[in-house]
Amino acid sequence: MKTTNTTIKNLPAEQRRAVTVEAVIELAAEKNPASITTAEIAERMQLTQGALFRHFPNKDALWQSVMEWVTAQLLGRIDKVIATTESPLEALELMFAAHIDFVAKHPGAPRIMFAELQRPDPTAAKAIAQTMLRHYSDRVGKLLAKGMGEGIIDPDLDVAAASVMFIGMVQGLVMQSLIAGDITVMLGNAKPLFALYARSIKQRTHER
Amino acid sequence: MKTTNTTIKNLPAEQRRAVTVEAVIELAAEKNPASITTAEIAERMQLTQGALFRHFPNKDALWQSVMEWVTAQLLGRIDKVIATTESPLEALELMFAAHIDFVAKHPGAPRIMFAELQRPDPTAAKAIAQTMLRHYSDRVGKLLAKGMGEGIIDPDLDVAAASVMFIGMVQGLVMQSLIAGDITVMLGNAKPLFALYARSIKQRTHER
DNA sequence: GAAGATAGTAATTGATTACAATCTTTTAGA
DNA sequence: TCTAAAAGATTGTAATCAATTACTATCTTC
Repeated sequence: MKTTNTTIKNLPAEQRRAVTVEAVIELAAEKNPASITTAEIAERMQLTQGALFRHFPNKDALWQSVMEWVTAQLLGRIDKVIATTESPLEALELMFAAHIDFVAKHPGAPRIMFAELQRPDPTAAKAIAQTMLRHYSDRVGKLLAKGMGEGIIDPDLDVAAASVMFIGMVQGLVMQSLIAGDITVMLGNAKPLFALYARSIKQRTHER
Repeated sequence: MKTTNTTIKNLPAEQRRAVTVEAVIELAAEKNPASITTAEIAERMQLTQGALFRHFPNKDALWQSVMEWVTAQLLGRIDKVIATTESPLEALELMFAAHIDFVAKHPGAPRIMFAELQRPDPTAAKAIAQTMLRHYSDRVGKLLAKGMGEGIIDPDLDVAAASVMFIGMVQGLVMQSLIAGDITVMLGNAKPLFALYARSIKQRTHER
């Protein structure tokens, strides 16, 4: 007889890889992603260091898997909430909220993204990060363009600048939480921050 | 006889420390600050690795000097331009431009800042980064408050959110340049980005 | 319940790290 | 010009890194 396997050992390869990625995301929430060692990752999973290399050919491949996870998670959540509304402005707000919620749940994710983009050599993981952010910008740009077509958003808006500002807001909140040493401050500041953003892109109906 | 010493060797201690800090800033522009080694720093200065420890008791002290340099440079430049105008809105724009200009000249600086804030242990360098950013936020907050008093800036503005947005803009531009792999894109996007910011904080004179 | 396959362990590799001890060269001042 | 102090070179060390090895435990399936 044995109870449901809540233990940690002898997971099938696919599950083990998934658990490994989660462990990395967790560790990245606590320290600089660039200084995460394979020994630390293994320790977090109650595994020996060498066992990691049975599931990943090398450390770079592990980081690649991590980036793929972040990409799938973030873009997945975003596309999900965007689909729930027809209003581009509401979609942007939901998108922002979904992003902040994701980052609050996984503070390591944006740090990994940032650290990966800083790599000088063109690794696979870096390429994934770059295309991910391009997709992200596209989502924002599309919504802004739609809003301009509907007369909700200022037709003279600089879409590129507004996209940078959108991503910048998230980064700004991350930075603020790093200073405060507390992730939850993000959640409280998200709403007024988006209100500010909305003000900067909205059409002025009562302009002279 | 000897010409003016343009060579690299045998600098007086103070100058050597200054050159070392500059070398670190340069290296941080090219790779993740967390993975910069003392050997790399020494190589950049045409010096042996061991010689570094003649001028800094340990690596942490070196990072501390680097943070102090960044703090002095950034806050110095900002305070200089702020003092040139009485208009808080113009001051904010000059402050933003000065920051972007500084970051464009020293792309390693914001990376160092970000990397340092991510350190789990409370090092001296991290503390410097935190207080630096607090001072920065204070500058923005003061200018916003002044503008509100003068009726230029929306009296209902959420100052905290507007400060986060301000820092976020810089971060957003840094991120954009990381995706593009080109620092100069920042300079082109700075102006329209601030225009967007100004729109979100300005008083609406023709509000119903 | 053996057999083959899969997952994990423990020990070790060579490279790289921050840092230190000792020796040599350069500089500045009387 | 001589000398003491400062700056740098050389060599070395203990710790830590990613990765590999030879081996063992566990699961699955017939």
